[in-house]
Amino acid sequence: MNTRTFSALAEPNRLRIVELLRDRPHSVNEIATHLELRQPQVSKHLQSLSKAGLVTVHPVAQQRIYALQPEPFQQLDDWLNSFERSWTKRLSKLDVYLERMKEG
Amino acid sequence: MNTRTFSALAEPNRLRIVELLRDRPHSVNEIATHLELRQPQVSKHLQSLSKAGLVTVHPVAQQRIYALQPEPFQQLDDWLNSFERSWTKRLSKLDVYLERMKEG
DNA sequence: CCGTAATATTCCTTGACAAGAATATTCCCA
DNA sequence: TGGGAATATTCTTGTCAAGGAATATTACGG
Repeated sequence: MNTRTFSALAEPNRLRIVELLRDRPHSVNEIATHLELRQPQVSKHLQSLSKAGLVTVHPVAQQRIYALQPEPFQQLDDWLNSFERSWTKRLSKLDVYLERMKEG
Repeated sequence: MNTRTFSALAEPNRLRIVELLRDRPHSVNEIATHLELRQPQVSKHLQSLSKAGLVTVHPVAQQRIYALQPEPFQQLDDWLNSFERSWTKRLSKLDVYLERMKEG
């Protein structure tokens, strides 16, 4: 797992954009209106999200429709699963580990 | 979903720490050794992770054993599921949306 | 209690990045 | 083809966070 996805989602307004796009694709102006943000900031955030591979653009006339890109979210899900697989193991390991430490 | 978890994981060295702790809990020095980081930086990153709720501390003698905290990861997983549920819907919606735009 | 191992904290400098304002670009349509 | 709508880019400024170095704190063992 790389940090690009996390960095992209670490910014509150970007996270709001992503959650808005979860429902359906939106144009830049739609996003700005719904989230009460200024258009240039929305464009800039969309560039960030685009560079991180989280969204794709679809030009329609002068508008640009932004939509979510599934892959990074799938990757994130896979990464999380790698934790949950070792989760119960890890939890029980804590006791074992602490005991071992206390004994020296 | 809040951005605290994402911010915490957006830093490369912190992500490495988390992935190290996925296997089993580690002391500060163990982390520093494994990841070839200086101890103060490891401590600082662990404070960040702790404030974000991603890790817990267990003192054993002078050592402090850090372990992952499941909840934030579970939350993240829940959040991701909210995407995947609307994923197929969203994908097919894109075409519909684009067509609608083109038609005005 | 003292020395030392283990960890935490402070101070400083530097780089990244977000918002605002202004401007540039793109592209349709009359 | 020129005007306006939609979006992107640039520049500046302020804030925040990371790393390095040094130092402080904590807590065990002798």
